[in-house]
This record gives sequence, structure tokens and C-alpha cells, in this order.
Amino acid sequence: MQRCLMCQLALKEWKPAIAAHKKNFVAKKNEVIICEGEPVTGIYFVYSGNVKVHKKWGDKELIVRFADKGKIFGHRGLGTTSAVYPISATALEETELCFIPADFFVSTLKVNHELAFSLMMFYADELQESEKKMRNLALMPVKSRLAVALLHLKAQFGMDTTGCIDIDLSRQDLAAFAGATYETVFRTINEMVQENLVVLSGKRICISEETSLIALTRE
Amino acid sequence: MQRCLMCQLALKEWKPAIAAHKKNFVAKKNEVIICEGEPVTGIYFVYSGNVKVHKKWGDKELIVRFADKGKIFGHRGLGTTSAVYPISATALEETELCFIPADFFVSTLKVNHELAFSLMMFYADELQESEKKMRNLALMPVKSRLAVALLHLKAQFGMDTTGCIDIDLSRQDLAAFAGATYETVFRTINEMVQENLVVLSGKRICISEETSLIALTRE
DNA sequence: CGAATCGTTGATGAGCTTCAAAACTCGTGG
DNA sequence: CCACGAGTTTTGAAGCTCATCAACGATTCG
Repeated sequence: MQRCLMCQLALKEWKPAIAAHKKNFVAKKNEVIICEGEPVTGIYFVYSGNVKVHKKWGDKELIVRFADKGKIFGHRGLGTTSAVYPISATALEETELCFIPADFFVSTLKVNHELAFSLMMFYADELQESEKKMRNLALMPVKSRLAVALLHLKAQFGMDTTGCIDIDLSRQDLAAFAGATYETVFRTINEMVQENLVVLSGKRICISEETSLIALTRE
Repeated sequence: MQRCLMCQLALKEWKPAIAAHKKNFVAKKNEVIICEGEPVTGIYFVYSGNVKVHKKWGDKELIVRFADKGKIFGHRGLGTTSAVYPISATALEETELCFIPADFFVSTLKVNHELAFSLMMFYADELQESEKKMRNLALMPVKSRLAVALLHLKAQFGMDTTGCIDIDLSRQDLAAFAGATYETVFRTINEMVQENLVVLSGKRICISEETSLIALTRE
């Protein structure tokens, strides 16, 4: 898995150096780890659990992505433009984290070129993802965006034993991830159930007609 | 200017090495330099002129950003995920370009750590921009997005002697940049003229009440 | 001087948000 | 164990923003 920078961190010889600076801790469910606009202090690694990375405008919210096991967040603060976090991060469940101070992380990057290169590739991938989502938000109807969201969730979190997407996400959060309102998402999912594209199992969602769902995301 | 990687390229000792691989050329107005979905061949630097970087969905188009003097494009193809360009690039005016093959550029990055680090920071900044725009597209009304677009254009291209934003952009392209339709942008600009936020001078746009325009982009 | 592209404007309605209000879940404490 | 309230899900209705369509004037360009 290319995006697992954790692995890099764990394997490198400078691991002992990190030990002196890193700080492990656990975030409870719904705990706010980063708040948009706060000064940047460092970067976070996720050992286990799940964190939503989101942005606000007024009282509306957009979930940019989810950071689960092996992912990092807070890394956008590293650029040259700003000294404040451009995003908020909130734990969706109990989450084990590792915090690394920004200055130490940056100086490490300057020494460990392999890590820096990996991080660069990681950024390149994220940028591509981000711009694709930009296009989706601007050009796609809600139904297609929802299809993209569901396929993305399935790819990231996999399926449980019943074939459902293995994540417990409130409809509120699903809506914020798809970039639509609560009610619209609700109705659109109902539509999808009518059309046998998905099946509901309690609150979980099972993709039954992946091909048709993918078709929604094309043209 | 942090984003001017060109400067880096020009100043480094490996410049002679580049000379053997790079290829300078000129793109005419409206010439398509990269087409979405084509296999990645390399990265482009802009010496002069202006290029729109855009994505399509069906017959709709979204302009992701503009690459003028000192900017690069085609760099998103470098990530690990894909071997095809995720964007199209089209010259908006006569543009002087420099092309560098991907394999050579990547191997250069592995040797020149300073450049790699700069590029990483560049990516970090772009990612932040991109996610902000994502939020804008998802949550803002058209009028606010248009305000953001105009302020962005002013920041990137500056003003001419009459105080207008120094770029000749068709309303079509302005609409594609703001993520709205032609007609809506037209009407919204009229609205802004009524409210004395902007003034039209021929086809160019002059921001007269920057503070009020910025206010539109908040909350 | 056509032909094509771009700018301007009005009418229409689909898609989506917003508001409002039940029905349902679930944890808390009496 | 049940009552309570807070949060979430479900549903209906109203309306607004914005895209779409259509038509015409203006401008560019070979």
C-alpha cells in the first residue's frame, strides 16, 4: 500500500529518533483532534480507528476524506502558505494516534530523502484524488456523487461478512462526504434501493450492482 | 515566489543535464497540449503565456487552475496511481513551454533533494488550494464562488494600468473556472455591477469593492 | 461577407435545499 | 423497568437557486 507512510516510519533507522519526539494517545469517539484555523503544531498518524477530515463554511460541512489505519492527517499544514490547519479532524470512533511535531517532522524529511520522496508521491496521489473530487462536486448530479462516495468507501473500508461496506457512518456524515444534504442523500439512497443498486442491512449499505453504480459515475 | 520551480531549474548545477533532455516549443492559442486520459510522457514548464488546466465530465468542463509564467503542469501524472494524465491542458494564448520527460524528471528528483523538497512543498500548497476549492464548490452559492474566482484571478494575474484584472478570459472559461454555467455567470456579474462590487471595462473586469467581494466569500 | 463564435436576455422547470413535523433509536437516571 | 429527552431517521411540502433551452445581437475571422 503506497499510502501507508506509517510503514516507512516504522521501518526506517531513524525510528529511535522519532521515539523521543512522538507522542501516542487515544482519541475518543467524536473527539475533535484538529480544529480548522488553529496554528499548525504537527502531523498525526493513525494506528487504528477512523478519523474524518473535514472543512466548514458557515454551518455547512464537507468531509474531504477519511483517515483510517495507516493514514496520516494534518500534513496539509506543512506547505509554505499558511501556519494554520486548513481542515478539522474528528474521530468517528475510538482512535489510536501518534503525534509528531511539525519542526521535527520537517527536519526529518530534509534528512530522510526516501521518506520525503514517498511523501511527495503521496501528495501527488492525494492531489489527483482531490481534483477528481473537485470535478465531481462541480459537474456531477447528487446521485452520481453518492455512487462515487459509496464506491470509494467500499474501496477504502472493504466489506464485512454480510457484504456490506465495513464502516458505520451516520447519514449526516455520508451526506457531508457526498456533498449534499441529509434529506437528499436519504431519498437518493431509497431510489438506489428501488433500482436494486444497493441493499440496506440495518444502517449499513451493501452494493449489489456495482457495475450499474459505476455506470452512474461515467459521463 | 515559492511556487516558481522554474527558478530552481534555472539555477541548479544540473541544468546542463537537463539541456540534453528538455525540449522547448511554442503552443499556439487554443492548442491542446495535454488531453485527459493520454499516457503520461512528462512534465511541462511555462516560460511565458497562459495555459488552462481543466477536467471534463460528459460535455461539461471545470477549469482546475491556470498555469502562467513560472508554473508547471502535467505533474499530477507523477503519482503512483496512474499512468495517464488526469487533466487536459490548453493554451489560452501563445505560450512558450519546456517539456521534460517523466523518467528523467523523476530520476532528477531522486538526486536533487532540494528540488524534491521544493516540489513537495509545492504539492502541499496545491493540495490545500485544491481542497479549499472543493469546499467552495460543494458549499458556496455561485455568487460567492464567482467572487473567489475573481479574487484569485486578481491575485494571480495582477492588474493592468486601468485597474482591471490583467487577463483576457472568455466568459465561457470564467464560468468553467467558477464551476457554473455561462448564463449564470453573466447574470451574476451583472448583479455585481449593479451593487458596485465590480466595474466592466470592455471585456475586462475591475474589482472596485474588494472588501465587499471578500465578504461574499466568508461564511 | 458569410460563418462561426461569443455575448445578452427571457422563459421554464428540474434538481436540490430548506423547513417542519412525525417515528424511531438509544443512553440516562429516577 | 419505564419514562424522558436528545439525537437520528423518515416523510411531506414549499420554494429557490441554478441549469437548460431558445432566440437574437455583436464580434471576430478566414
